[in-house]
Order: sequence, then structure tokens, then C-alpha cells
Amino acid sequence: MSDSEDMPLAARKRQQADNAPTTDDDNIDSGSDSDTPLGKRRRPAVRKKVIEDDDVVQSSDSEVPLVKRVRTAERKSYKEDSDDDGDASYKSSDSDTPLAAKKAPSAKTNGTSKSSPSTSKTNGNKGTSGKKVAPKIKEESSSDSDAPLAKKASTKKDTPSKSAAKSSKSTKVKSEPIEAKLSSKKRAKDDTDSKSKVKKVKKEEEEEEEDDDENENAWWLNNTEQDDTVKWKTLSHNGVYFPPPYVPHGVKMLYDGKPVTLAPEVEEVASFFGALLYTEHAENPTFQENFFKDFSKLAKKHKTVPEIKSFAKCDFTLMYEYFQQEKEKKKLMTKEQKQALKDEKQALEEMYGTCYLDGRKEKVGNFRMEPPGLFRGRGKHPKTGCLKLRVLPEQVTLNLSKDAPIPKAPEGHKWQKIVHDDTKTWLATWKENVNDSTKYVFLAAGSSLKGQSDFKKFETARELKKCVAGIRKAYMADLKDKKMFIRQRATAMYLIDRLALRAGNEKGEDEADTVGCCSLRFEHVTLEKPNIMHLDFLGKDSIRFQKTMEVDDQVFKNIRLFKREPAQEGDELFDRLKTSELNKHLQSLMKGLTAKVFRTYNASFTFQDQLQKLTPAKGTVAEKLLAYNRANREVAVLCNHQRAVSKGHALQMDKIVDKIRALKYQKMKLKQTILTLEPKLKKKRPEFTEPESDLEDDWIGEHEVQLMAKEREKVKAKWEKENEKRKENKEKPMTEKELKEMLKEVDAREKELAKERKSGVVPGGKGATVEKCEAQLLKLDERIAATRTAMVDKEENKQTALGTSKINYIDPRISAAWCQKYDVPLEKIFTKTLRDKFKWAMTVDADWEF
DNA sequence: CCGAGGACTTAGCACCTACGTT
DNA sequence: AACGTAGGTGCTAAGTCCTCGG
Repeated sequence: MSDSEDMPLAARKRQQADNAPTTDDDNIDSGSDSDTPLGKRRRPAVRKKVIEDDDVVQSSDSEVPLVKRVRTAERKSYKEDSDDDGDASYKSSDSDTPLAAKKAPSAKTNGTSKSSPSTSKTNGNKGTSGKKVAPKIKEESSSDSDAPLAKKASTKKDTPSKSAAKSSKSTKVKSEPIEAKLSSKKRAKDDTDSKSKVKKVKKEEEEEEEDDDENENAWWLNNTEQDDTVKWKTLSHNGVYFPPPYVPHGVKMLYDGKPVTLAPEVEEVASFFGALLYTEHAENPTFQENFFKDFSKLAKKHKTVPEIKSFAKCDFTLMYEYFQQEKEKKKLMTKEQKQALKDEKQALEEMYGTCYLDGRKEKVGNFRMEPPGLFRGRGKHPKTGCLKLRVLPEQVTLNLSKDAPIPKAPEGHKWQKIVHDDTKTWLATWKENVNDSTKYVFLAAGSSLKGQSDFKKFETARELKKCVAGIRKAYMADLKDKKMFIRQRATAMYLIDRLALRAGNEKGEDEADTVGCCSLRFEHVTLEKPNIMHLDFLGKDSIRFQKTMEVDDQVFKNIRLFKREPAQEGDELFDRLKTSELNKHLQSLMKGLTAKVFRTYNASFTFQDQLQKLTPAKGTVAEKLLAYNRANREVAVLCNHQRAVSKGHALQMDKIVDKIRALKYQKMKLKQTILTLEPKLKKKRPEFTEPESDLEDDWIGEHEVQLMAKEREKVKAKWEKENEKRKENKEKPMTEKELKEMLKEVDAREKELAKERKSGVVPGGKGATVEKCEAQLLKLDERIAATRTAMVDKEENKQTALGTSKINYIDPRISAAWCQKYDVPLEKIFTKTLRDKFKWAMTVDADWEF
């Protein structure tokens, strides 16, 4: 294959794809699928990959949802040269084994084995051959696969009617949005003249529902039907808060060793860097470079003397020190000062932190404009360190009701624009200069708007639970499809489902090189016979995903197949799969299904499953919490949620290791005592002669020194205490001499220890017997084991972030139900903010199930 | 009719603070 | 009381998904 070598691989590949001559078999249904978006154009084969004709294909063909298959049939078949393979050997094999049964992907996690009832549903599509029908198919499949009634029933409260109604409307689907829009427009108009009305209504609602704020927003208690394209009827707020203007501190930077006077604007930017000195950012060459480019340019603009040309000559340490001092000062502030700051903050929240949505008071999330600074891109972001400019009101657009008062822009400024778009949830938006991306001010996580979409998210995941078995079966079958495209898609689905990978959209060159499922490249996957796969790549936030697992044989085969060929680094593993196509397919299997739903589903499912397995019904609250956290961690590991290891971690681990050693030391002593008491046992019980692992002489010596030091301290403390007592009682205090006397005992013991160490003869305390010693040995073993587990626990936890899964992936209703069932106070599990965010989920019964 | 970019969720890190420890 | 630490929260970057608009 020819190609322009210098263009980025991915791009090249894509181009090739487009140019490639189309082959025949598109024909199949090509004609008709004109309306299916998919139908458009396949991405022809770039490098031809071959697939052996699995006989299996045919047979399975008939039972699996065909829709897709047919529709995509066009995608070029690669049957051409088939032969190749070692694949042949694999033959048909196991396609039908329910996934679940098969191997557990990563050692941990996985779970998911139950097949849920709806398995076969997906087949509903079957009959609908061909193209064209896409929309209809969707409807059909969704309605039949998800018997709305059944499922909704379990949800109680919320929306049964809503969704059921929707799905049954099928035919109208398309027109809905339009209607909605129209009506919303109308409404908006009405609103203008009916502001007062709205207010009245609000009052009524309050009274009716509950009079306190708490329940005013309890949307989950209402069954009201909603249209989700319209997000609000009325919206008013106070705009956004801008950070105060820069106040120069006058601290100089040194250039070439000499202090330089900087214009305030320049000083500000220098300070951004100064504040970061000695952090990883400031040490990062890309960061430095980007910073310096912007900084020197700015300095030049302000005619800084001398001209700043070399980063190496810049010295920001004075500024750094100044900031350190400022921090200290802040710590030393009086209570009143601190209180004043707090009050100020409070006032801001009052002003900007709340808004009115449909007359209800709601919290605003990020009402503070992002202050200027240096862009802190993660991983190897090419733009990390670039100057992020101050945002002016002139760049900010506000969104609110037509009739709502327009917040005043800061003195001497005006807003960029005011809009009244009730289909958007944002209150304000602006464009950021570094990556040219759009930023928004949204409502807080605890708001009804966010709550509703959270709820919807989990409901979709529960929907998936019902049909996941069928979907799995289908993609397992597709793993052997003749069409490369379908094979790739099925393989990707497998990875997404089993390994909780993200979809993996394409990324630009101005971003860090990270990947997800669809964007995996050859170098990220290695195979090891017979069916081991290693994945190693940087995912979102440049977090490394590194796991080794057994995979299904066919998956193994497929990946080998994809990798074969001019498998060069940089080539995409799934070269003809794009997330949009994948999602389109998923949508057809279940309404609302996209790649990310698998993560939500698998996370929540795993959590519930683990929780159920781990919770000791009769345990203490602490034990239950431990189980909860373990289940949580299971999920975090599944989703690969990581965090930086805390700086004290190594030290803490060392301490634990030492603790274990100390226990081992005790064991050693006991064993020696036993042998001293009963030398005969040397032969009979060889384990008593065996040295403890990991106990070196040096360490023992040191340990004993420490032990003695502690003893001495104890003695001294005792002596001091005694003296205090005597003082109170007006008795004569003990003398230093007496203290020395007491310490002599320790000295003696120390000598003993030294002797024991040499001879190995350890008489033990009074009344020591072999039996007693053995009992103690057992206890020590237990303690060691426990400490070890704690250590492992801690070690694993050091890199695992539990928060993300708790906040985003685990259906809070599982937790709420669990708390009820096991009588654990909710606040042990959810912080205040989480309780607030999840208030919609707190009303479930103890037997609620995900 | 496809890709750029809009809108919204998910993510880890940097603080800050409340708390337990010494 | 000072200290250190873990947990909680705020911040904003980085994803996903899908809709526009050229």
C-alpha cells in the first residue's frame, strides 16, 4: 500500500480508506439504506485484512439480530484472501458460551455473570430485514425488549408513566422534539407576561409539597411528564463572579541575577510561575517552554528592561518565597479576620451561588469565573503551561428567561450577549483562549436538573441490565462475523463490556496522546498464548491502564488478526471502527445505549453484587463499612480510577513493615523460649528452629535498642507521674537517684537480651510453659496475618480513588437501600455534598435492586 | 454528509479544614 | 498547642456523545 509517509498514521489510514475502491459486496443492501445514516459510506479497507470464513458465521447469522448485520454488510468483506491464518485452527469453537461463564477478565472485577431474563429480546429485530427501517427498528426493539411495565414498576415513584408513554408513542418520535420546541417557545412568551403567575404558582407548590426548602425541589416525588429537550420554563440568576483585578506585590524576579522591574501585567504572569516553583509542572520542560513563550512575549510588549530572552536566566525564587510567606501570614490571621473572609465568601455565594429555575431556588455550581493562570494540562499535553487569560464580561454570554432581570455587568463592562435558550442548562458560557474550548456555568450537582439527568443515567443502565445478556450473546456471535467491520465492532464491545474501557474518540494533535477502546493502537496490546492479553495504554487524564487478563479465545484470535499485517506502531487496532458507528449500533440494540452505559452498568452491578456478598449481616457497623468500601474499591479498580500516591505513603508502609517485623521478633523469642524449655522439640518440631523470614541480625539489634529506649521512657514517665502525685500529696518526691535505680532494671534486661541473642537461650518469663508459648505464637500469627492484610489493603488503596465511582458510577439507590437494610447511618457513607447530590435516591426501600 | 465544535459528564489534583495525634 | 493527616470540597481538564452548519 502506498501512502504518504509523513502524514500521521491515523490520518493516513483514514485517507486511504476513503480512496480505496469500493468493492462489490456493498451491494447487498446498499441501495436501500440510503436513509440510514450509516448507510453512507463505508470506510473501505485500507489494508486488507482477511478473515477466514467461519462456517459458524452462517449459522449464527440467523439467530443474531440481523439488522445491523445486514445494514452494515456493505462494509466490505474481506473474504478475499482468506487463507492466512493460524486462525483456521481455532475454528468455530465456543462462540456460544455465555460470556459470563467464560473467563473472568481481569483478575478482579468482572462479576457480571448473571444473565438477565431478557436475553433473547434483541432478537426481536430479526425480522426487520434491511435498511431503511432504522428508526422503526429502534422503536421496535426498545419497546419489545424492555417491557416498560415490568421494569418501571420496580422503580416506583418516578416516571413510570413517562417512559412508558414515550416508548409506546413510537411513530411520533420524530415529531416530538419539534412540538416540544414550539410549545416551549410559546411558553416562553407567555412567561413574559405571567411572571407574577409563576411566582404564585411557586408559592402554591411550596405549600402543597412541603414548606421547607428541602422538599421544594423534590422532583422525584412528582410524576410529571417532561420533555427533555426543554430544560426550564423560567430561569433567573445574578450572572457570574469575576476575580478581583490583579494587585501587584512588587516582588522582583531576577534576570541574569539582577532584579527586574515588571509591569503589573507581566509581574502577574511571572507570579503564576513563581507560585508553582518546585512542583512537577514547573519542572516540566513543555510547561516551561509554553510558559516562557507567552511570558517573554508579554514582557516584550511591556518593554521590560532588560529584554527577557532566556528562561534559564529567570529566577522566580523571590516570588516563590513571598508566596510562602503569604501563606504563613494567612495561617496566623486572627479569628476575626478569618471570620471576615468567611463572611465575604458567604455573601458571594448568596449573590451568585443561587438562581431560580422554574421559580425554585437552586444552587449554581461554578459561578466564579476561572481566574487567569497557567494552563495545567495533564500528561503530555502540548499546551501545558500556556497562559490562560483573564476573561472579561465582554466574552461572557448569559442565558436566562426573557422576562428575568439582566444582571448588571461589572462597572464599565457589558456582557457579550444575553440569550434565552430553554433547551440549555447553562447559565453562562465563554470561550477559553488556550484550547479554544467552550466553558460553562452550570447548576450545582445537587440541583434538580443534574439530579434528573443522573437519575436518567442510572435508569438507562438498569435498562441495559435487562437486555445485556442478549447483547452479549449477539456480540459474541459477531466476533466471528465475516465482515471485518463487524468483527471489530464486536471485539470492541467485548472490551468495553468486560474491561470497562471508555469509547475512545479520536483526538486532535493539540492534545495529550491518550486512547480509549476504539482508538487503541497496536502498541497498546500484546498477546500471549493461549489467550492472555496485556493492555497498556494511557487513558483519560493520561492515567495508565495496565492490565493482563484472559480473554475469550475468539477475541484473542481477532486481535491477532487485526494486528497482523503491516502491524506498525501507530496503527489503530480497530481501523474501521469509529465511536459514532459503535454507538449507532448500540442505539439499535437498546434505546439510549451508548458505550459509556456499559461502564455505569458494570460498575453499579458489580457494586451491588459485591456488596451483597461481602456484607456481614450480623457484623458491627464498622465491619459493614469495611465491606462497603471493599465493594466500592472493587468498582474503582474495574474502572481504573487512580490517584497519586500520597507523599507519606512509603513511610507509612515502612512503619507497617516494621510492625510486622516486630511481631516476628516476638515469635522468634517465643520459639527460642520453647526450645529452651524443651530442647527435645528441636527435632520433633523443626518449625521452632526455623528462622523468621525477613529478620536480619542488624535489624534485631536495632530493634532491641529501640525496645530498650522505649522501656526507659516508660520508666521515666512512671517516675514523673509518681512525683506529680507525691507533689499533690505533699510528699517528698522521688530522687533522680531512685530513677537511676529503676533504670537499672532496664540495663539488666538489655544485657540479658544481648546474651540471649548470642546463645539463643531464652528462658522466658516466669511461669512460661511450652503450651502457653505456643498459644501466643498462634496469636502472633493471627496478628501478622491481619497486619499483612491491612498492608495489602493500604497498598492497593494508595493508588485507587474510590470517590469517582461513588460519585459517578454507582447508583446511589444501592447504597441507600443497603443502609436501610443493614441499619447503617447514611452519613457514614455519603458526605454532606453527596447526600445532597443524591437526595433523589434516598427514598428507596431496603429491598430496592439495581 | 461529515467533521468541528457545543453541551454535558467524568476525572484527578490542589487546597482547606476538621480532626486525631503527640 | 502544634502538628500532621485524611477526608471533603472546589476547580477545571478531559472525556463522551451528538448536533449543527458549511
